[in-house]
Amino acid sequence: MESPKPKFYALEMLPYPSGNLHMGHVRNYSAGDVVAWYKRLKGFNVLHPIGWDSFGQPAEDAAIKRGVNPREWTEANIETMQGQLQRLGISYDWSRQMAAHRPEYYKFDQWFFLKMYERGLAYKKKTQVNWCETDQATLSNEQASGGLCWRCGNPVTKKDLEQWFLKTTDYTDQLLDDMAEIESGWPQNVLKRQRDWIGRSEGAYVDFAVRDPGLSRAAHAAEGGVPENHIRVFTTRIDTIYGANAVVVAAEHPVIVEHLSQFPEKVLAKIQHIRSEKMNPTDHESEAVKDGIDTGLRAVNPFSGEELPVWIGNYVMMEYGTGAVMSVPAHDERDFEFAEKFRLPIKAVIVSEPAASAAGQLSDAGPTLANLPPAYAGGSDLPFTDYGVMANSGEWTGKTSEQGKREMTAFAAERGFGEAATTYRLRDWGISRQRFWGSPIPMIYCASCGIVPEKYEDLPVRLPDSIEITGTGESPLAKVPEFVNTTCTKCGEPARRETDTMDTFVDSSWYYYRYTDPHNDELPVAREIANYWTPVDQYIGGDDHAVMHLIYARFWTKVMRDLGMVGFDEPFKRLLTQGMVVGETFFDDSTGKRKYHMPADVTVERDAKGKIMSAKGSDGTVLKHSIERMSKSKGNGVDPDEMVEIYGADAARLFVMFAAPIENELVWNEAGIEGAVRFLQRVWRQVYRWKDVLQAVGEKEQPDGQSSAGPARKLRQKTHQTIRRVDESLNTLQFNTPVAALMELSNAIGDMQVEPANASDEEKFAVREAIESLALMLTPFAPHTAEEIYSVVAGNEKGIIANAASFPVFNADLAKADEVEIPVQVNGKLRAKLTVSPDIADDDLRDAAKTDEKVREYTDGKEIVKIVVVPKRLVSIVVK
RNA sequence: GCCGGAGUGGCGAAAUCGGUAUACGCACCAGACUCAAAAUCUGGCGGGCUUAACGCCCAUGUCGGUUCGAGUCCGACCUCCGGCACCA
Repeated sequence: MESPKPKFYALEMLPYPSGNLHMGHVRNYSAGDVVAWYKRLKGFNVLHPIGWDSFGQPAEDAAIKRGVNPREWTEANIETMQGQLQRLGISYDWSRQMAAHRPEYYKFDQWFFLKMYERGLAYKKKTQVNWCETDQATLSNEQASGGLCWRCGNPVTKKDLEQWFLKTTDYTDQLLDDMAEIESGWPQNVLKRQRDWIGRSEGAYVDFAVRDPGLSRAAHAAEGGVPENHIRVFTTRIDTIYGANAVVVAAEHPVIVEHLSQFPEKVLAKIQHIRSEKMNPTDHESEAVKDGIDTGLRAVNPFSGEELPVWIGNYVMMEYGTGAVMSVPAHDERDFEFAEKFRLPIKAVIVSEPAASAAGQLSDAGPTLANLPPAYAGGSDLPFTDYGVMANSGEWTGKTSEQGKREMTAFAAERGFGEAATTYRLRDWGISRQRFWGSPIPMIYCASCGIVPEKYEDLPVRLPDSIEITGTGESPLAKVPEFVNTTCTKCGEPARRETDTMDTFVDSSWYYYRYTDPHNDELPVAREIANYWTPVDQYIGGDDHAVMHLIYARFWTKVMRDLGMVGFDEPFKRLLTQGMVVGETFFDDSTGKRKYHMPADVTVERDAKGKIMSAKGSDGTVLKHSIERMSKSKGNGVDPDEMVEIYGADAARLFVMFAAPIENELVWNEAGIEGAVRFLQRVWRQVYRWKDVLQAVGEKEQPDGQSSAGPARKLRQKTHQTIRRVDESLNTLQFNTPVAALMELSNAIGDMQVEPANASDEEKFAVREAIESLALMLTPFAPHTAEEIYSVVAGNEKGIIANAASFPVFNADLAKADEVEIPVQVNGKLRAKLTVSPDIADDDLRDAAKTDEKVREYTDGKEIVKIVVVPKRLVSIVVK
């Protein structure tokens, strides 16, 4: 702060301190450093911090498996990785480092939790978790993948647990609508995935009156004609309601629970079956088979008055909409499948537009809209799920789907049996974890006062220093009496602490604010400091965080805004998602589990294109191969330390930026990096060659009487063209092409056939300008080399920043070519190239093209129909 | 299944607004330097045809369209990658 320069906040996603940096990190942080350095050289006051996402499962797993202390393990890893980052020379402000597991940080996780609790944004409810009966432990989704416990291999079940939730759904519309503010700075696919994740869906609620099969219609009427309850369904296609053949509800639906006592044995058994099936985590590989049963209950379609059976269906989710749907098999694929399986009637009520007009004309012999054969959808096979024209739909027949939706929704609202409704896929954020290595949730359970929050002044609720973590049983903290036993903050009586800890996404939802004010022990961040540095100007990270982390961080920012802590809606103005760094892997999966072999031990046969034909392990087993994200356990990892050791940090960084566009997947190829080393060495040799000249020329102005051609002019032209290219590329976050441009500039210096000893003043000046520009533009990619070169150019050791050096300034006159080559096409084919002045007038260019000898070979004796002149670019002649 | 993205040399890739396709690098080949090798430097490097030389034809996944002109725009298809996955 307190800088006259404009601020720029460059941020990269913080790493989990696993113990080792991998190439994905190198790519991410190299890109971030390019941005940070570029902005520094462009005169910005740059904030470029790093920290540690240091709570989470791996530390706890290490504790369970190897008996290490998670805190010590984590701190040691941080130290190692900090060393790796420093060896790479990423320009971080280390004084701002944060680590989620330190009390100074998680104190404010808790602070935020209390603030949210006060505002009704944090609440408790019962929900299901993955549970291993054998280990007596809750499992994350990946620990329960395949339906088996990762540790003991026994089947995983679901268990009801009271859990804390944050009300992300209070912000659903903002999370969706505020995307407009960041539309231009975020990748389209990330925005799209967020939109899909939130899943806004507009439709209507419709109430179906339930008739108890035990009572006759007459009895219902006698009781006042009003059925005692309703099933409310959510539909986006109210226009298809005349085609409903049933109301299908989830097995947990209240109407089922309510009537449980009167269902026959068969129905109860099915309910039991569906529920227990849901207990097993679904295997996403295979699609579940539709299942269900008629409950015997009847519901009345409020539009047609038709009585429909109420079914239980395993495909209806209690968590979405109302947990009940109207089944319209003719116009919904799931309902169609369900109806076919259980032989339910299928009635078409929407026909395609062309079929609708045909039906209208065929009214005598063929189908009419008011009386369609059941399976008719106008030639196309059922289910017909598009919009069309309504048929068999009473008074609505003949209207379009759009009209029908609008008018029928209004009609339902008028009559009091429905209303327009919007539902979302997004749920509230469950943050409870039955784990040790996370931020304790600062709540207290008192026998007389109930759930009571911890006092702000007593934060943080600290994790115990040492603890035995077995990985079994309830939350590990529950077994630590010193932690659990406390007093009620309200009545002072003995009470128990909450023993769940927070999801680690909590830590990463606001860490970028903490960097701006890292030592504040009163507040997470002071408002004025936050408002100076944030929002983040450029965020860079892996696109695997496109949904969860980025939605939670956006949510958190909106909450902070509502708490008066920041003055904006969106935390990240621009987002860049980098592709993964991947490598070849070799494995044996004959046992059902992938057993990876180190590439060094694998014999590979490749075809001419380098594609792998076959691979054999050292013991002769035939291996499968794949391209996967680099990781140590898969054997395709490259250790950044080793790379730095062999090639140097600059070459490693330069190559990672050069090899491919940042958003592409990067298939690791060791050979390429040698090119980066060669380039840096070549530049260094050039500097050394011109060393004496560079220092002699100094800051001297361009000598007078420059010639219009010759090597000096040519080099200056190239220098300024390169400045423009690099500047533009970095502005648009392209990192591979500016490296190519710098290589070209270096080649141009080399191509100048002038000996330093014989160079004219003009040439000396041009070389100095080229080398100085090269050094400065190289800084973001290879800061160490650049600094060294710069010190030669500057004649001092103070460094780029201390010398107040800035990004070279582009001069359009100097960049302009003396002559340009203009292609001439005849009938679309390239026939000649003219060398002309870049300022040539269109008419002159046209004449030059017409009279060109080579062009005339193709035009003589033919009629010129048309000549297209693209100013200063191209001439195209059409002949007949 | 639905939605999105991408297909350019042996490889990673470049190509502003529809205007010289293949920049830059890797790999490879040849030459210089060297007793030799490494390093370095120089040159070559999409395919085909032809010539003493100039040159000509074809090529950006496939097929078609628009245009004086298409890697770029439009339509259909093929392949690969990613996301979602009973969301009513």
